[in-house]
Formats: sequence, structure tokens, C-alpha cells
Amino acid sequence: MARPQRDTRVEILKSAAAAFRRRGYHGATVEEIATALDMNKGNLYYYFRNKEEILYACHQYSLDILLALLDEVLASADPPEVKLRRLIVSFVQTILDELHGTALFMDLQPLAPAHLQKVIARRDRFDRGIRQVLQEGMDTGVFAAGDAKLLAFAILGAVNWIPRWFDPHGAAPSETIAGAFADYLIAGLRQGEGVRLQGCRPRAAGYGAPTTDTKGDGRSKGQGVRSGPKPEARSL
Amino acid sequence: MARPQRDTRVEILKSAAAAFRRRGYHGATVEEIATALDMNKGNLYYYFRNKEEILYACHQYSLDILLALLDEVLASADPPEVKLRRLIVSFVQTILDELHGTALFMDLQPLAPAHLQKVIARRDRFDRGIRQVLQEGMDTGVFAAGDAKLLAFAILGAVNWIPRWFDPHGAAPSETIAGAFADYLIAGLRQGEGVRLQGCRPRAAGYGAPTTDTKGDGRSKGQGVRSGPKPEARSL
DNA sequence: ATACTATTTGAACGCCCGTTCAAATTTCAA
DNA sequence: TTGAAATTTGAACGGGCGTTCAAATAGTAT
Repeated sequence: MARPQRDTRVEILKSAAAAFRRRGYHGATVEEIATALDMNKGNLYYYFRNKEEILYACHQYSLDILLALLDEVLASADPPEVKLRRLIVSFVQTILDELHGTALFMDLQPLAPAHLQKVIARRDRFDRGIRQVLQEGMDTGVFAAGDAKLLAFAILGAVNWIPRWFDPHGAAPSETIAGAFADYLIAGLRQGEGVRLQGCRPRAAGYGAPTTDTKGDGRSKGQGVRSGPKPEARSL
Repeated sequence: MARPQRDTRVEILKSAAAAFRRRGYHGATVEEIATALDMNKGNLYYYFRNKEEILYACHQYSLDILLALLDEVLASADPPEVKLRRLIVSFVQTILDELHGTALFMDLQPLAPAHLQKVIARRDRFDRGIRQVLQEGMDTGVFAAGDAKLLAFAILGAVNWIPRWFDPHGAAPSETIAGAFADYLIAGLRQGEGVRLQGCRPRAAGYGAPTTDTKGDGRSKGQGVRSGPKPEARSL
């Protein structure tokens, strides 16, 4: 057959991504990744140095696709509202149809520091792209003023969460979901005549935190994942 | 001291939830859960049968809190818009301040079938509660017509994603985030005079999939997680 | 056929980690 | 103080899984 090397590598990535999505990085075994392809697990080490490198390659694969999509939209001359809609729609459809749910859900911590750094940097580019479109819309006046960073997180959260409940065999196809999400997520941004009631008890800090970095450091904190080692914080 | 049994159990849950959030179920070791409490790992088995039971208890703990919150709001006589705002605001604040980011992010698959079933059932209750408020708002006319199920997923996704980027030491406190998210997520629901442009290329299925279950089965599929064993689906 | 490379195999190693358990220690009531 | 129950300790076991590697096989040009 044609180019076995590269093809097999991609095959492995597909299988690995599926396994990682189902069981998580640590839960997925090298053996199940291999046997899904009728391979022996030892054989994977002919194509990748180790399990961690497979995860890294999966991340890069997804980011290649999503960032290409972002760049295409950003380069266009569409008004912000249309840009955002195109982004949401194709983002959702790509995640569901092409990446089959694997995208930004994969684990980051197992990555080696050097790899982690690179992945986070690219995630940052993605975040900033979305914020840029939002900001553009606010400056134009199409979107109501607000914290572009928080709004971008909200949009990405809604989208990134989809794989958790999406059923490929369900009645709602990816286009329906993509359309509905775009409608809803954009509607909330519009320069509104709406009432904006504050509801229940009075809130201390109402809205606009600074649009700049939430934290002091200018360092990128991809997708906001606490990149550093420290973040302790007790739960429950 | 007072009641050692129950207190120690909760201490363990706190430590375990933090570990699970950071490394995932399989990535977290029983030893790190124990040493964080200056305990010997063997000692945990005096309080819990095994690791899986700890995860289960974590889920139940979170659900206890969140469902209590839901019930309180549902029981009120507030109009739908206020109900929804209260839900979003206190949901966000509870997740960030009380649960420290642990909530619906924890793994489900490692749970034993019996436990999984119970957790999913309770998650379903939560989902349906949100949908109920949305539907109420649509029936009243405060909210624009739409697919309550999809909208609920979008809202929960935005909220559930927060722990991925939230920095407890960052400049944006939980109240700010809670308020901003509530504003944005509710604004998108309002019965709008808005233009609703469709943007780019024409979409096949525009919006309203049936409000009823997306799938044919009436069985609950908690938070939409594909509960069954099958769902294969290749990625990448 | 031959020889050289690319790929696959299968078995083995070694470590990590969940789990067990008997003995040691602490707690507390009488 | 005494003794029984509650809790903790520390060590050990055993299985799972990532990784290695030498040998086997397939592929290909000459």
C-alpha cells in the first residue's frame, strides 16, 4: 500500500483518542488501543516512543484542525456576528463529526512539561481568537459590552461539554445542535433593549471584570487550565 | 473529639475529590489521598471498602448539595427568569466555593454498575429540573421558544466547564463569574425582538428539535452520558 | 533467488498501586 | 488501673500494565 508509515500513525491516533475519551488517559491501556486495530501492543512502540507521546500527538491533531478553522474565519471580512456563528457552527460540527467527541476534553496533566507547554500555547491562541471576535463585536456595537474573556469561556464551555451528552445515534444530528447552540449563544450577546433584571438578592460584583488577563501574570494560561503545579485547593 | 467516624470520612472525601479532579480517577493514587491527610494509605480501608466506593461517595456528596439547591429553587414561587438566575448563580458559587471545582467533572465509568445507575438517576433529576424551568419560561412567554433540552445542556456545559479555567487566586471571584454567566445565559433566552440572522450558508435543520427526549427511549440518560457499554465511535 | 530494510510478533521484565492483615497503638468507659 | 473496642500502622502480596527486545516475518529492489 501507499504510505504505510504516516497512515498507520493516524490509525493509532484514532484508536487512542477513542480510548482516551472513553476511559481517560490513565484508564486507557496501550493494549486496548492496539487490539482495536488488530495489532500487538508492542508494535505501537515502533510508531511512538511511548504512551505520553501518543496523547501529545492526539492533542496536536485536534488543534491542527481547529486552529485552521479559526484562522480561516478570522481572515474573512465577515462582520463579527457572522464570524462568531461560523466559528460555533463549524466548531461543533467538527468536534462531533470529524473528531468524534475528542477535542479539548483530553487530559493535559499526563503530558511532559515540554509538550504541555506547546499544547497550552495553542489552546491560548484559540481562546484569544474567540475573544477577539467578541471584542470586535462589542466595539462595533453589535454585541453588548461585557467581559470578552468570561463570555468566551462560557461559549467554549457549552461547546466543549457537548461530547459528554451527545449520542451519535440520537435523533439530534450535529447540524441541529450546532445551529441551536449558535443561535442561543449569539442571542445572549446582542446589544439588548432587554430588561436585565438582577433577580434575587443583590450581587456584590455585577459584571465586567477587566477584559485583560484575569490574573496578573501575562503568561498564557491556555483554556484557563491551571497550568502550574501548585493549585491545591480542597474540594467538597 | 466529637464524632470521629463521620468527620474522618468527609475529610477523606475532600482529599479524594481534590485528587480526582487533578489527576482523574485512575491517575489519582490511594496513597496521595491518604498522605494529604497525614494518613497511611491502608487506613483508608477502615473507612471505605475500596477506591471505587470513595468515588461513589464523592459523587453522592456533590449531588446531595446540588439537588438540595435545585429543590429549594423549584419549590419557590418565583417567576421562571428569577428561578433560573438563582439556579445559575448559586450553582456556580457552590461549585467554586464549596465544592472547589469538583462536581460533575468526576469520572463516571469507574463506578460499579449499581452505583453508576444511582448517580445517573440523580443527575437526570438535575437535568430535568433545569429543563422544567426553561419550559415554564417558554410557556409563560418570557423565554423564546426553543429546545429546552438542548438549551439546558448549553447552560450546564458553560457552568460545568468553569472549573477547567477558574483560578481561585485570580482576580475574578466566584460572585463575578456567577453574575456574568447568569446575565449572559439568560439574555440568550429572552423573547427577543432581535434579528436572528442565520449568517453564512443555509442550515438544514434550523432549531427546534422536539422538546421531548432526543432519543426514542424514555429511559433517562443522565446528563446525556452514554450510559450503555457500546458507544464505540471512532475519533479523530 | 538474494539481501537488505521495514514491520510485526510474543514473551518477558519490572514497577506501580490497590488491597489485605496481623500486630501495635489509642480511646474511653467502668 | 484495667480491659475491650476503635483506630492506625507498616509491611507484604499480587495483578495489571507500560515498556523492552531479540527473533520472526513481510516487503522490495537488484
